Amino acid sequence: MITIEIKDDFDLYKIAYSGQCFRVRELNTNSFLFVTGDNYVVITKTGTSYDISCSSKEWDSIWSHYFDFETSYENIRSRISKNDTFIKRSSILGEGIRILNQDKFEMLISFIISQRKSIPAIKSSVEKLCKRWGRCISKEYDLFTFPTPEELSRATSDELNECGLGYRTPYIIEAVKAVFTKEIDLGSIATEDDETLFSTLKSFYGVGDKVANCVLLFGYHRLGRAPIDTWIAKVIHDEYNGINPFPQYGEVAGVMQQYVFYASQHLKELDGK
DNA sequence: CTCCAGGGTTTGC
DNA sequence: GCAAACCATGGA
Repeated sequence: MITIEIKDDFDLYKIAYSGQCFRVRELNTNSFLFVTGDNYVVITKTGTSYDISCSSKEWDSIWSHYFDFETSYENIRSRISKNDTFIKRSSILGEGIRILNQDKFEMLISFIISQRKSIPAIKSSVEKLCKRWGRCISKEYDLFTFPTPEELSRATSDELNECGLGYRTPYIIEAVKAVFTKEIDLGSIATEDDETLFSTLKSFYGVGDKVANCVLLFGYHRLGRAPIDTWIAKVIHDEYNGINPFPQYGEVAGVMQQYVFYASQHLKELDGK
């Protein structure tokens, strides 16, 4: 257990409810549990500092990168022009959000599942996958790893359907097969530039523009990618007269997109900003 | 009960 | 090239 101070933007609640991670748990108002790989951590806000459940060594080697502390989000927010009132207001409401560095395979599978599902439904399906094919890493929290490609390759179509995947089941089966056989190596394609990687990810059956961009943003940390889903499309239509405002933010467009996505789900709070 | 969800593929023009 | 139909299921 360690205690740390955090200077840059960091809001546990907003990160947990920004729709980028489906396995985070809110233990109570000031305490959240995050999982990645074989590791989990409980972070508790205590006044101006944070209690961290892991060792200093683990924080430095895993979690500091997971929470993207190499990047200054305060600096990114400062790039927003005053004229862009909607994104400006969204960033004020969403201040504290960071783009996490999450596992590539987990992002691919999770966002294939995400299509036409509500966030609670996505969380439910992902949780079932972990419980059924992952490994237990905490009895106290009944916590499991996200299954590896090998572990998921043993799942049958019927078993996957029991996790509520519906018509996405064949998408998952094909994606797992392609990754497990290394027909597409999620690690080695990380060297590809944004557009090449975008096109590579779209070659998965069941992956289109939106899911590919989510995997780019959350799995490959390509902060310039701004996925357009139903919520963002509505904002572009209602607030920007149909003209996509995100490309003008270049390599931080994805961060702006996260502010807007968070804000679009908290519109009542946005009215007061 | 009805409606819709962090879309993508297939089909028809 | 585009628009429309179709997709399974759970949560609200």
